[in-house]
Amino acid sequence: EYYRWEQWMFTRLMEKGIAYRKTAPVNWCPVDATVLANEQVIEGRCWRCDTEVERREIAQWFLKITDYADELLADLEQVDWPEQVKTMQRNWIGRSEGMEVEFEVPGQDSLQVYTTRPDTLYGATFMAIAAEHPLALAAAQDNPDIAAFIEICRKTNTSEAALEKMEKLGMALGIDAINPVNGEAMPIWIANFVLMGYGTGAIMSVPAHDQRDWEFARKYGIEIRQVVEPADGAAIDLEAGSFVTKDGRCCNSDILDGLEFNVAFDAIADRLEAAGKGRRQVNYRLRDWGVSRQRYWGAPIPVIICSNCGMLPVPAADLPVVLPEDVEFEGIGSPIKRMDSFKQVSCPQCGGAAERETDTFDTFMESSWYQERFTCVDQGEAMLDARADYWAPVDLYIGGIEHAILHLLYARFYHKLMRDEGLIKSNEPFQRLLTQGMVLKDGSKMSKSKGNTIDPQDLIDRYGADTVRLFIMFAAPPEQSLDWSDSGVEGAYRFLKRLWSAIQLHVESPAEQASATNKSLGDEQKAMRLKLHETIRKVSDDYERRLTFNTAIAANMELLNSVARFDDDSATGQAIRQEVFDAMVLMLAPIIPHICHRLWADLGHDSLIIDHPWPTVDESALVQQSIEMVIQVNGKLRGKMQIDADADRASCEAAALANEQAMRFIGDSPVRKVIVVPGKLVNIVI
RNA sequence: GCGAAAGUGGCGGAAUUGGUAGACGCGCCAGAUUUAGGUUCUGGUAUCUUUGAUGUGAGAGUUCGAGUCUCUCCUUUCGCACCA
Repeated sequence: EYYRWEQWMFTRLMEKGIAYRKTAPVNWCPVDATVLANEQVIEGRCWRCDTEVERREIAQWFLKITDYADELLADLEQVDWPEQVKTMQRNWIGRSEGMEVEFEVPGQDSLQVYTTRPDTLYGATFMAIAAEHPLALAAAQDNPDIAAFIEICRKTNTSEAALEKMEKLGMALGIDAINPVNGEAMPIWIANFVLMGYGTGAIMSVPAHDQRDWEFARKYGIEIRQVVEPADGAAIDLEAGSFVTKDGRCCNSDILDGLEFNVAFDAIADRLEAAGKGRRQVNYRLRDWGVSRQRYWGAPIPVIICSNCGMLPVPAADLPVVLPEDVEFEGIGSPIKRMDSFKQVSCPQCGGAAERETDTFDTFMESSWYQERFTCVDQGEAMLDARADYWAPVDLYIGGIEHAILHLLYARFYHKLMRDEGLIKSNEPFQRLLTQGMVLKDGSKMSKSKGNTIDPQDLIDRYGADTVRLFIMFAAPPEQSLDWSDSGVEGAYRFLKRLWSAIQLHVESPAEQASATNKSLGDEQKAMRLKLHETIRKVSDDYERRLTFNTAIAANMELLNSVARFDDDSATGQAIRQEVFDAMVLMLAPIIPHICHRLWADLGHDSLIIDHPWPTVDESALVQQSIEMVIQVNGKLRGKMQIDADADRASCEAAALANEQAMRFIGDSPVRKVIVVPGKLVNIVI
């Protein structure tokens, strides 16, 4: 049922033109005859058979996430997410304002190129195109050297990291493109770092002002021509490294000379647009989402390919397209790709013989909308119903930081697709986000695929689930990565035992009725209540705002240490102790629920702890008559003083200057300045 | 290579808004209890040449004052579009 609606949604997206098919590069192992994930390519070779992997262009389905790029960028303002995650998404989307420029190629189709730096057009000295570019393929037909070089270019993993790290290789095509600004002929090179699938498959190269172009030009002896100079007119050394900046002024650029970036951009853009040689264009680094997988395990893509009618969505009445389970695995490729009972169908339009799409969906499709569907899993008539709108958006989404870009961006995109289909009203799926750090084992990510996971069951068997929960929550704040170690679990166990026996000791002594308000309390009693209510305030903030459970636990440990030292047998003392234990058990219950459930009953409550409200801060307990202030001399801690909580700046300053410790360090030196930070410190500058 | 983070005692970590560095816990040391070990309890525990000085990956800078802000660099982790 889940993937039935996913398939249904895809057919809707096909009809809207958001789902479309085009070719894209994949890693191909020629021996296993299978597509490999980037992860499965180890140093350019297949992980299973060690064969050198090739790049192949195959037809695949895409979702036009680029149509939503601007909205995905803008709506980051609406969500309460960590700034680092928003930044990563912004950079990933990578909005840039530039130009599409047309370079004529005599006797051929012209080359289309996107550039963010049209102001450097006079410095362009060559063009670089992908190995799969039509110009390259045409040239290869009667030039075996070029054909051989194209083969070399195909020996590259499709991952961006691999493309950036590999040795940059190129070969001149032997034909030129014409620079539209000055009519100069520039050589066209095939380069292994340009991919056909991304952008137009061709770039213009300005080696004086781009690091990668510079390295390529140096390697192949191509001219490096400076067209931007530093604003202060300083000389730059083109032999030592490129000068990459927008903070300069154009030079050697005809009409642009002396202009700053923004002005030069507009000047050249107006001129190219007027000449019909280019147009301003906003581009995104973001590429459309490839959702096809040539694998068996997945939801079948609901498409029928008919030689007469083309690509047709499977009609809603025929959904779901069920993944066959009576398959035979032969170790090579997906079994449904050679399964006629699955593949052979009749065309829903013309009735003639047709074939099913045998690719399945990327599993990111499933993880993109479960948070809505799980509110209405029994709904058989629609993808979502009103319950989804009741619950969505998710108040607090918790997931690993490794999902900061892909999963979270796809889920945001899919939510907007469902919104535009009228299935949900909200704009964003996740209002607040907590990204957990990685749990590492011996320095690298603990994961199922790496097989280095630790099962907590042994610890649970030995210490109980409460101890293990407490220990894990205490180990580090959730956003931080943590190298797993179980040293220290004893400390959590000891804390539970201390908490248990402290409360048993308390309930065994006779409790008399007494009120624990701050009126007529002794100093020790006031201090105990101050500590309690400070702790409630801090722990509430840790849970709700900071999400730092380790410090919430530490504060409760401090509170237990304080109440253990609180040696007061009076009825009032006993009442205060009851107040402390009640609050402590409530505050710890989310972390150690089992023991707290029991301790709550032991503390004499008839109701269940889960029905009891969170403890509240008694503001009157927080009022202090005198506070401690730090005294610094020249920024160094030299003493401390007790002073009235409402003392003004002048009296703080006077008290600090009169302080014995401070005077020792001041000596005869003249006091130049005194800085008073109310409630905190006094700094005497000498 | 690019993007995002992190780096603090022997260890995990705390310091929330530029204001007492090392909370809390582990480990370790000493003592009490115990026939002994374990448990439990108490005290101590950054370093040093200790009237004090130094100290938050390295180096510079801003400031009365920097773990916190700025710049350069180093190391580690996550992500880089087919692991999910």
